[in-house]
Amino acid sequence: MSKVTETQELTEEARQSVDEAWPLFIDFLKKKKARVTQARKIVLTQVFSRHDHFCADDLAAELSSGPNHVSRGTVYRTLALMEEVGFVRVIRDTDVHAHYEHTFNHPNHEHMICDGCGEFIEFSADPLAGLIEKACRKHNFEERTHRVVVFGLCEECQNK
Amino acid sequence: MSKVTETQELTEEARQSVDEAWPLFIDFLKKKKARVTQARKIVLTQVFSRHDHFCADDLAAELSSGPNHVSRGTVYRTLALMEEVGFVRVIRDTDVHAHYEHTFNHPNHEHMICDGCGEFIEFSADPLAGLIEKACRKHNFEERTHRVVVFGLCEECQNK
DNA sequence: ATTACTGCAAAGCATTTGCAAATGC
DNA sequence: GCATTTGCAAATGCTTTGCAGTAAT
Repeated sequence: MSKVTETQELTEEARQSVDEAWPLFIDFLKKKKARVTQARKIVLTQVFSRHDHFCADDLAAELSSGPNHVSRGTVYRTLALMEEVGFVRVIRDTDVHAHYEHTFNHPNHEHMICDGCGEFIEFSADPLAGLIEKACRKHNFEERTHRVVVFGLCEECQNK
Repeated sequence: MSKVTETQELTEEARQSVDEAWPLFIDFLKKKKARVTQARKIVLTQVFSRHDHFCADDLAAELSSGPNHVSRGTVYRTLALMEEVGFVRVIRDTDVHAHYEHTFNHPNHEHMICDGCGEFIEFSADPLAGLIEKACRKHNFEERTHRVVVFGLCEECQNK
């Protein structure tokens, strides 16, 4: 549990996220009486070193060899923990496989997904949250999180 | 292609949906130069004989024996056609497997999904559509369909 | 007659799991 | 030292596919 991540390349921004998130993750693990392990730090670091959207399998592939080796099983298991603590969010809208995205240091946002090229376009629509809240109150539903997705064609694909 | 569905039990409402939807499906198939087959009518009928939400596998199981036998593969293939024509919609938010729901004769609606019991609660929020439309205009995105899901706890599960 | 569809069983593929060895506490 | 975690590989479970036979046009 020490300089393990030294060999993982990070942008300044990513480094910052790791520096903030890792101590919080330690707290979370301790509260859970789970262990603070090397593998968990490697996975967390790799998650933040990636762009916003990624899939578990790619992440696992990146960590399948080299000095920061972590097995596929452990990647999936750690991702589940990171979802639990709220650092990532799972996206299951496309038919291929689950995608993940950061939710740490990333304001609430929704997605448009292009049927043509598969691109994810992020948009924020603050008023949506209010409407949803209202609907929940009406149904006595206790919201944990919500998700809005729009399917259609991006500008580029419309012109094809 | 005739009285095939006579043995499938239908409520009055379901029967009506089938009676309306089947001719439309025939048109769709013809336009596609696909064939109007017995299996496709059985699957369509079975879809409308079910409650709003169902999964492909359950449907396949129901049709796996008896006079209206249709194979699993064909069920999946037909469901894809029904999605294409807009009679059903796929829901991939839960981690188990895909769910389907009718969208024929069923007004636009969104879902709350209970983390505790898995229940789907339908709600409509017309103003949402407007907001989404506006966001799409802003991003030059051509909307085909959208989806809103709220995760959390239903009233009953809050009291456990 | 021609071409598409179906059934079946086998293949795919992302994800999960069992278990022995390794590691954190 | 004891319990949890890891790695590996095998298992799982939904979904898709190849192919030979069957049905629709």
